[in-house]
Amino acid sequence: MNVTGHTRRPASIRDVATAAGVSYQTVSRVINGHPSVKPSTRERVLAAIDELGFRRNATALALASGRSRAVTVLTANTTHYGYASILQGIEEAARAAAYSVGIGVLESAEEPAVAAEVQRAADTGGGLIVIAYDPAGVRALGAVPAELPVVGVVETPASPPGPCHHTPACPAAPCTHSRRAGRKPEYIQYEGLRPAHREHAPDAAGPALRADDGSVAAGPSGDRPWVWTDDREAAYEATRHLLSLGHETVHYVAIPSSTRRTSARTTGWRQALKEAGAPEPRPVQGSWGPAGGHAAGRRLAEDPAVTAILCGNDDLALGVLRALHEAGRSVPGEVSVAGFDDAPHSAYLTPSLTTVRLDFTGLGRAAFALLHGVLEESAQIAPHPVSVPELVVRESAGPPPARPTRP
Amino acid sequence: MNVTGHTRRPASIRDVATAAGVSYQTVSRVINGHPSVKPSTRERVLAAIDELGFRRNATALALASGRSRAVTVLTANTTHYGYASILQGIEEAARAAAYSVGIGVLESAEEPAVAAEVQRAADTGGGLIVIAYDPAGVRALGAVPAELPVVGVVETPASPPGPCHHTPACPAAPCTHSRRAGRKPEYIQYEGLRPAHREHAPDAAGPALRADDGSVAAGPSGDRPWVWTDDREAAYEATRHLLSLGHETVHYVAIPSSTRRTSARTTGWRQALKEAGAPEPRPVQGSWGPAGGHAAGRRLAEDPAVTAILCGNDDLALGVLRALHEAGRSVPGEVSVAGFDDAPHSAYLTPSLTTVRLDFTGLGRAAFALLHGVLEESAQIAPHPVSVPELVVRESAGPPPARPTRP
DNA sequence: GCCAGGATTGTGACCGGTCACATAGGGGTC
DNA sequence: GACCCCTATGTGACCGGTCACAATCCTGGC
Repeated sequence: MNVTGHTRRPASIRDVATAAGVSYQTVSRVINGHPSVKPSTRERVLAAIDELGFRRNATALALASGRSRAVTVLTANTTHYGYASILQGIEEAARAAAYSVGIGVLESAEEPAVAAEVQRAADTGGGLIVIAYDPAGVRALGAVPAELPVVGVVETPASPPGPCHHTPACPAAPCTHSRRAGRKPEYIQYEGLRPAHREHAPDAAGPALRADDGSVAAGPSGDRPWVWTDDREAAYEATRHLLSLGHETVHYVAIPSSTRRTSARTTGWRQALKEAGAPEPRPVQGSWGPAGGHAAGRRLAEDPAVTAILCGNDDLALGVLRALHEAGRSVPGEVSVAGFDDAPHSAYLTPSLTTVRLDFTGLGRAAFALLHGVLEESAQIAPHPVSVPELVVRESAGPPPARPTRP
Repeated sequence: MNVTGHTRRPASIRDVATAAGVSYQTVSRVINGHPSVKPSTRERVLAAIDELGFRRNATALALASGRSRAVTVLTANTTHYGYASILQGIEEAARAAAYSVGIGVLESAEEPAVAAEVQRAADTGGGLIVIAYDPAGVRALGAVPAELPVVGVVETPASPPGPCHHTPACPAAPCTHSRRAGRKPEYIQYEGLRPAHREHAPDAAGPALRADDGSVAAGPSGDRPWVWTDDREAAYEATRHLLSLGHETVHYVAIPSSTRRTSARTTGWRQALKEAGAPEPRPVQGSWGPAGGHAAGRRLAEDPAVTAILCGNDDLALGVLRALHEAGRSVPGEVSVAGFDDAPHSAYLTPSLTTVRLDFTGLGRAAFALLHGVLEESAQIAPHPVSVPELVVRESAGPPPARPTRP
């Protein structure tokens, strides 16, 4: 029926209705799968839909129904491997659920700029996922108005895993719970809490959002649901690995902490040192990129006592590697280096980088799943397990030199 | 006036109207900056807006007015440096123009999947930017319905720069135009063409979208506007650089071509070889990531005659570097390697990578600017110059070994 | 043969804006 | 003072869906 040469505006349900000889409401029922439509009628309507190439207008749907089937991801960065992978995971899950995903970049960490971005994201409608790995993200997460559905991807759970104050009676009570089973613990990969006192879903909360061991947890920003990877444990493992190679201690080049408190990675590193009775050197502050690692590496290269360096991410490690090379110190012969994240290029560096692999994509999927659950009570919060952080042993770390490098 | 404890639904213009004692239309006039509103009235309305915390509902705006102030970016990948940077550039420009940006990932290059993604993007409303660096993207660009405003970010202009068939009378006639001025030519960095025969802007076309030299060009996918970086020229420069160091010829590890035709990078490389009278080895097919480079590098490492390798991107170069190292061939002592893109880590590799820097962020901004111009006739298409591709000389390329490595 | 009640279908209002047009007040100008 | 035009404001319809409710049809039970 596309007789006219003009590109007509797309067909609406009323167009379909007249074409099928029914009322617009019946068309609405058909496209929404309402049960009480006579099969013959449904047929006619579907035929008309097909013929006119009708597609339901997402904007009108959002306006009329309130549900917008959209997520906006707020992030400070889109180019770094970890961030980009999380975004990819979110998009993947969102696509599967027929949600559209928007992004908003937090270019500055200044309060007004962040607030403006949050506002913009809120205007878009739908849910919010905030990647809060850095000050801008943390601030954004804090600036989200209480009534907005939001999930945070955070670096550190509010209360570090420890003794469990599990209180099943009160799902709003912040509580973390970690259980171990020998060498390879089963981490609680993510879990969340329905925001306390949401208006529309007064008491449907709870079980659906619990991990399968029934534990719940609350985040740093006012009882919002969030997801995280167990960076503390990962750093702990990596440090232990380096120590087990025989190093006296392990130096640490830190990524900028998202909060004033110490990052989970730092905590894990510190814990491993303490358990081994190793001296704890001051962490060197890095940035996110290789330039920061390079600067840090230069300083560390000057100290001949340094034989092992753990870096907050693979980019930092790359910079450290380079600085060591420039200083003429061989890796892993004289100094061992380990990274964090297992970025795609790390395996191909020379020397290839020992690092801890984190499943960012899975983390993104988990974040979306959680948000999806908050947005639609109907949505199943299938436990989307995020894989355990995994130590990847490569060339950049080895035993320390036979005798102290001190001349 | 936030007396009730309830989180009320946000104020609408009618709420503001009654609060200010005017009609909703007057409120509409105020928020749209309509001139004929009495200053005192405007004051009252603005006060009411402020007091109620009114924010204009983007969804309703889109539905009522048709303009949605949104862009959707369709891309096959979000984690690779180039793609991510383009996305970042788009977001930056979009944010400045108060547009929201959505993303859609083309996970598969299969026709139905691609078509579905394009549909989804179309449903969102607003404009489209398709990153067509790969088969999935190219296919997506082709699948965009004619009536949808779209800009492609493409690898190769349809007709390679050459003799200019400039025909100012017919802006729809595909035509490219390149001019040179000595050693550092002023490339036409991007330019575009208003889609032919758009319904709503019959003859406002033309000048605004022209580059400042007045040239216009049409893309590979049916006279759609697009942007690109001059990869051909960049590859040409890089190859010339390697040849100027004394290499007999330069081998090439190619990124997958987005189309059946030869990529611009390949063309530039070939052209430089031809001009220098150097033999033209068969390009080695790589993939996008370091793994592909590694595989290609292994093969090239076997041939002792290979002394210079140009790679389609920095990730490939990384893999090649690694393969050469594994084969015991020193870089740049025995073999020189050059990359493409200047990814952030390339400067910190050992050896640091000679490469060609491309301004992906600028490219993204240009893409948005172009789309913005198509979407709103009012928008200025300020010539957003994308910087010229720039050869970055580092450690990985040097003169060939004194005598042929042949034993 | 009449009515309850479920299955089907239709009607009107509404979501929160915009657009096109109508309407009421002022100055001029002649 | 009639006429006109411009300024300032209001009214009703509309964008394309959904929701709440009413109306109609059909069937079975008594």
